[in-house]
Amino acid sequence: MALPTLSSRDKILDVAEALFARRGFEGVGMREIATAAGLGKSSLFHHFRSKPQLYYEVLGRVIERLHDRLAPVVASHSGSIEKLDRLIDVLVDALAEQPTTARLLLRALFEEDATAHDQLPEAIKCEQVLADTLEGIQRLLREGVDAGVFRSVSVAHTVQTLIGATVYHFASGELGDGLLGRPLLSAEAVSRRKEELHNLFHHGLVVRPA
Amino acid sequence: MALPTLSSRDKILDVAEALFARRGFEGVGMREIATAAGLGKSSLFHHFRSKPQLYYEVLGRVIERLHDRLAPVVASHSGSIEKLDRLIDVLVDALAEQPTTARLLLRALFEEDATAHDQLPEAIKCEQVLADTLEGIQRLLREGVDAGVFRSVSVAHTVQTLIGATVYHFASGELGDGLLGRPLLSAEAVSRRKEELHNLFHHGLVVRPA
DNA sequence: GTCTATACTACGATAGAC
DNA sequence: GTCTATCGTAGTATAGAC
Repeated sequence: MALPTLSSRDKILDVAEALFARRGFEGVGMREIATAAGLGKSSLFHHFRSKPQLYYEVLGRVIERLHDRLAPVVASHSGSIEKLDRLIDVLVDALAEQPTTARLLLRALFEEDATAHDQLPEAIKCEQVLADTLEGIQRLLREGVDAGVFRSVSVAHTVQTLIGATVYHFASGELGDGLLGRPLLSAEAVSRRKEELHNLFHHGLVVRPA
Repeated sequence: MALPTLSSRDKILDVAEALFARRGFEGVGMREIATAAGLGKSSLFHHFRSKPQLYYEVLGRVIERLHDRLAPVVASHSGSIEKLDRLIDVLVDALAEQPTTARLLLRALFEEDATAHDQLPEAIKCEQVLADTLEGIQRLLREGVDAGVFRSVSVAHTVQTLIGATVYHFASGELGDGLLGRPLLSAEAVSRRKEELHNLFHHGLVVRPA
């Protein structure tokens, strides 16, 4: 019963998200998005002024979804190790549940054509929420280092490693499937990914009292 | 004195590599490549039959460059820890010296339009060389695990982490620059990246005798 | 809010002169 | 080996009827 009668706008955002994730900003046409949403091309331009604006609204939704799941973790009052474990779990689950997220985020790093329109309010919103999310992760790591729980690593480099280990992993598609010998998004592969990352960072980041 | 009179073909491959790395397969037009190489569009089609063929020749060159640098490392007869360190150093240096490599490789995971042409001989060559390179890395890790030098990790997951930690890192562009507070490709950032990765994997992967 | 029709530009690719 | 000219298609975006 409610399938809550998705508005045209939300329907468009959904199909655009899937298409942009698969083929990128340049690879998708407004016509294709419109017909996939069951509309004419001109109706699409009624809902979104331009292609870059639509793209950044799609990207903004994705970043916000991620932000909303990670924010409680970094704001929680547990120890640094528990927080890191929880961060990994939540991040991996989020990327696994929404398979478009990882690719859309990685693509966003590259798409210079969209970056050419980064004065758009939708683009600025994206950057702000992303920056806030990254700051939270950095804070989590910085607190662990300051408390002597983590080694005195470079926080920035560790964030990069963490992104690579999660976002890249779930964006790696057929290459990842081939390496693992099973689908990246299968339940076993997802829980194994968490386990491997927990182990890597427990051994690699946490200071063991001799 | 030689500037060795770059052939038209090589000149085209160079400019196409730069453009594909920046804007992807769909984002670059044959016309743009031609004029950037100092040719007319039709002359470009004389050297390369189609856009996908040109793309895969560019990608193949990049993958082979990487393969040629990594092959001696995985074939060498040193210990697993030394090999891993050397692998990290060579990989990081290669990605830092050729800034197009990381983006081109990551993009190649996504570009489905090019993947639609994966029956091309140039595409098959790419896949073979890449597979060979990845097998070498897997062998390196497997040997370390079997020798009891490395923890009994999933080799496939560790390869994924290694790729993320290097290829993603050097493809991360402005985001990475912002996190590090300096250019990703600066000498300090590059040598710091090696150091951080050495430390992470020494602590996180190598078995310490108690 | 959705449609048809249209304007204009760029795309990949080909033909044929030089 | 490079050029001009051209084909057919598809791109973003707009105007205006319903």
